[in-house]
Amino acid sequence: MEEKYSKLKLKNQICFPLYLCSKELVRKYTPLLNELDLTYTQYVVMMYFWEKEESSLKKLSNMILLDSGTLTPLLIKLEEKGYLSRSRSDKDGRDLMIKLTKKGKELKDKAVDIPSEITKCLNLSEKDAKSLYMLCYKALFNLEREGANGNN
Amino acid sequence: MEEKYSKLKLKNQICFPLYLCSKELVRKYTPLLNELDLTYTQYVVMMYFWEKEESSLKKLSNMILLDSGTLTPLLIKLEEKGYLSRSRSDKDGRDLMIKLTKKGKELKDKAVDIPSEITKCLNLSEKDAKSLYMLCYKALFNLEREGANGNN
DNA sequence: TATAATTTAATTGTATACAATTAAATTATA
DNA sequence: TATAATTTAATTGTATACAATTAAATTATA
Repeated sequence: MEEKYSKLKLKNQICFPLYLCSKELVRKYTPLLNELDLTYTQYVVMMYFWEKEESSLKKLSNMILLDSGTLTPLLIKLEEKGYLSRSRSDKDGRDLMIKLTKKGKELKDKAVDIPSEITKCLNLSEKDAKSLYMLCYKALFNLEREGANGNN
Repeated sequence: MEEKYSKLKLKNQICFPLYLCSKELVRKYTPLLNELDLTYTQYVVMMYFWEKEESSLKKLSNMILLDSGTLTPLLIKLEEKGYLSRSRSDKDGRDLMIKLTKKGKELKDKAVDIPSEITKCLNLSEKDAKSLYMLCYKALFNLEREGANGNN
């Protein structure tokens, strides 16, 4: 009758290693990002703007799956550091437009070696890294689309 | 020369989908765990004690990779809810011993269907789920053992 | 066109998560 | 054995993360 509880064991839960893996990997970034005066989430936002240069908060929010409650104070910090600028959209006063500054653009060069350092820490084969990547996106796709029960 | 920055793109980063996937999966737990008056991290701790009944904070900390700064206030909350008890070890006054209470043990029955609900949300094939699980543990093992640069 | 509904960012409150420090207890060593 | 070093949990301070609410702006509708 112990079988009833087997799925409750930490060893049988997929979320537990996923949670640990994400958490510990983010932790690996900390000493590298300290030199750029960024946290991991701030780094994600900067990577977004290194590609986009300019975006509304809404588009950013949809892309990185963080809401305004998280992003508003974070963007204010990045503005204070001089990496981004924030202003209302001319077309729609509700929208917040965010732009990469010159200083923010320059930061990109300081970040350029971080990905390979992290890859070194992860130490997965090309094949494993690709599998992990694909499976995370597959799961993510299901989590976002799926209704089932506890959806939005 | 744009090649120089290609690894900085969000699409080429393994940490980004890992982080999103973990975050969104944890978010799926929220409505299910609300009924048990637990957060996800509290649920992880409870799962640990549903298997162990009793443990020191140190052992718990080593197992779930959270430090006392996170666990101390969390354990106090679980004690206040009546699910755990906290007391100093007789053998070593530095150690904190944590025990599952009767009420904590009873909670296990209310949690028994949560894993399958989550599996439904994830919606991965048996093979994919197993792969994701194994790859996370493999990466985690490397992250914890590995020196390289940004280690403890 | 005036009002209702909707959309968007900001705010509020709670709960991690963790680096760094502190304090108490134990162990190792001079 | 007295002191130094170590181990352990707790504390402090900062930064997410998010649900729920609020406020402003825009769009839809009577």
